[in-house]
Amino acid sequence: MPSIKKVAELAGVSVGTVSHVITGSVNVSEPLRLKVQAAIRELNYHPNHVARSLKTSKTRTLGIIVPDLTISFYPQIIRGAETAARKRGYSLIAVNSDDEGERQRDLLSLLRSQRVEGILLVIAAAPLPLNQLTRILDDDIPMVCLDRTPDRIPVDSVCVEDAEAAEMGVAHLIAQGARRIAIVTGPLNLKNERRRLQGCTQALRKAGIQPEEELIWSANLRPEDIAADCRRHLAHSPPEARPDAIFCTNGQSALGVLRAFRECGIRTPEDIAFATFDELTVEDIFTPAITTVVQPAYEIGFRAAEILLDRIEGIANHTGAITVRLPALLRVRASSRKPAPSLQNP
Amino acid sequence: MPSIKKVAELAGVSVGTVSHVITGSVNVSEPLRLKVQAAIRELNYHPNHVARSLKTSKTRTLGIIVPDLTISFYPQIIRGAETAARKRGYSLIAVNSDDEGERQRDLLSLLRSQRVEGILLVIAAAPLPLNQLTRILDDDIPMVCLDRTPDRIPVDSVCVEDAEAAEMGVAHLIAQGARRIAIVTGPLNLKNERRRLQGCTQALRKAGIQPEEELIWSANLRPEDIAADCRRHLAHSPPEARPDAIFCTNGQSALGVLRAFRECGIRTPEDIAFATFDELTVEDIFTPAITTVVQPAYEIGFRAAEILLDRIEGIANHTGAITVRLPALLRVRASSRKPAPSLQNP
DNA sequence: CTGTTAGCGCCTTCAA
DNA sequence: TTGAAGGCGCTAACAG
Repeated sequence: MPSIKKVAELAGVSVGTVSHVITGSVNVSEPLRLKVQAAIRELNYHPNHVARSLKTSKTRTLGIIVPDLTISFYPQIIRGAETAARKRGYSLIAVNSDDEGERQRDLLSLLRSQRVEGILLVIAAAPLPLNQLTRILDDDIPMVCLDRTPDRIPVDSVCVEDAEAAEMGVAHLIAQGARRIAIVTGPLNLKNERRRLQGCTQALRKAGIQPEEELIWSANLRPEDIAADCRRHLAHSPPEARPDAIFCTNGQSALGVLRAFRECGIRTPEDIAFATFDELTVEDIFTPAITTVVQPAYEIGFRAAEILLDRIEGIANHTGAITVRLPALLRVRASSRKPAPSLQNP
Repeated sequence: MPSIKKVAELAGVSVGTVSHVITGSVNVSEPLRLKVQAAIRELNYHPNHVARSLKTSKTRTLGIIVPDLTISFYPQIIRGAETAARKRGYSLIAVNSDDEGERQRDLLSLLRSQRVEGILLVIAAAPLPLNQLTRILDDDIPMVCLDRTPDRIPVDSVCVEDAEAAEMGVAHLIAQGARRIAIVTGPLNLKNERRRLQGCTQALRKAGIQPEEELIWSANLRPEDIAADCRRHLAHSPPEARPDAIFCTNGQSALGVLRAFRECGIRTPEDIAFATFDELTVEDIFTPAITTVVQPAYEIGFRAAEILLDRIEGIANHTGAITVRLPALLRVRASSRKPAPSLQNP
């Protein structure tokens, strides 16, 4: 790999001059500039970002930590963030925490060592010591939380309007005639899951339905476990105690529930109506077509990166935490269709 | 951000000693080591990888370029590559080319500037000048191509056994009774698409079926365009000329075809049997359940990264190009089920 | 075992 | 407008 020195030699100028034409910060006369550019092409020279970063203490790189890149919600977020970053000349390093606290700690440490200028974080579901995050903030490394936001730590965040979105989903099920609605949530140590649950119960109350403890099913985020849980709930209850609808507060839960449906021979919407947060599959090619509360994933990533960059470049001098809540969209499909009137409810 | 010097001061030792305890390359006496470690913790010191990289000219970072992170095949590859990389102490930077040649060029240049030690590349579908890649190889930057491999350039590569996998898919459709099988492929300037197409025609010939020009539908990789194409083909042909099965050589094509099916009111397998490369959706929750040739995506990423790392660390002194072809798996589902015998074929 | 120091490649004053 | 030189933080000789 040729260095700036080689370029200078070949062009017959000093390294300073080469640097000037590369950065464009200082005017260089036409003839010298052309000679330098010719030398750059001839050597196939690529400025060493490592050295530049060391000198300027700017890496122009952001980091993003997500639970799992293979869950389709996250690639969309990353795409949004990457687009925003590139638009302003920054690169993005994406890594997976697997929702493990220890791994997240290591990754934060790694990103710090790599001197990323800011961090986008979807905090791991595993309960984690607060200081993991406060240490970042204490050292004045800009950070924006996405999707999930930490309790009690004032930090910039961007996510969907959790409560409103969930309320919209459940209200829709109610409007379709559902009365006994089971709510399937992820771990309730996550604030967004709690807020979504609140939105659900809110919708119930507004409809004059008393939320029942036994119809709130909380679990982890592994579809297999959720499926098992759900099967148990469905098997153990006498048919008349069975919910007539199920709402899931996240896509992983939905996968679990649908798997349980299949294993129990339950059809939706015929036997149980269904709706969930997050698109599970592409478009409307497949059935059952699932009624979905769609989060603006790309937008979440994009906005979060913009805020982060504003912080980095000192544009956002807002002193408190910036909180952005984006609206979700309810996409009504077959899984929540009003069932044909049954004998009990003519 | 504290530097190694601050740590040395606080610990009352020289920077050399601090460096020794960090890298572990030189023995340091117990008491000094403890003092240094205490200072590191107290300052929350994170070694500056940028400076280290400059000094050692090793970034311990790999780059991977994929067409689109939001296509589920690629996150799996990235996961595999990331796992292999981390296992050996490397980080991975993932970027999207959007299948554009120019963007790919910029990204290659960016990765070079960032001094990644090796590159994993899924080449962009856009036809591209050879020298984009040869320049990398000429400068002795290790590179491994995944999924798609370039024509005529000898470079390490890892991908599925394209021809065999495609042949397996089509042979299965034939075994289910299909005779007029349409093949939907992506751009044929991609070698893997060509190989898959060969596999398809191979299967036909082995079954004594003459491949028909009009039943080979090549298109780009945008589902909308493919759907339009497919609608045209289906609409313009008289019912008896209609294929009785369709095989797609990639997931994007399959999405297009299924969308066309829906728009034309065609059911699978009842009206037309169907099978495709690449899983379109999770599990078997949805119908139609699609018969799929499943690529070992994670494994492809993992193996490619391993080969790359072997090259970087000089372990692989194989002089020619290393070529790994992994077998695919045929997952038979409802979409290819043998249709009930019709009147014509009792 | 510990300390000292050169220099990785680049940018940025500062002088000419 | 151009060139010369210091130094970013770190590692790896080398010297003690």
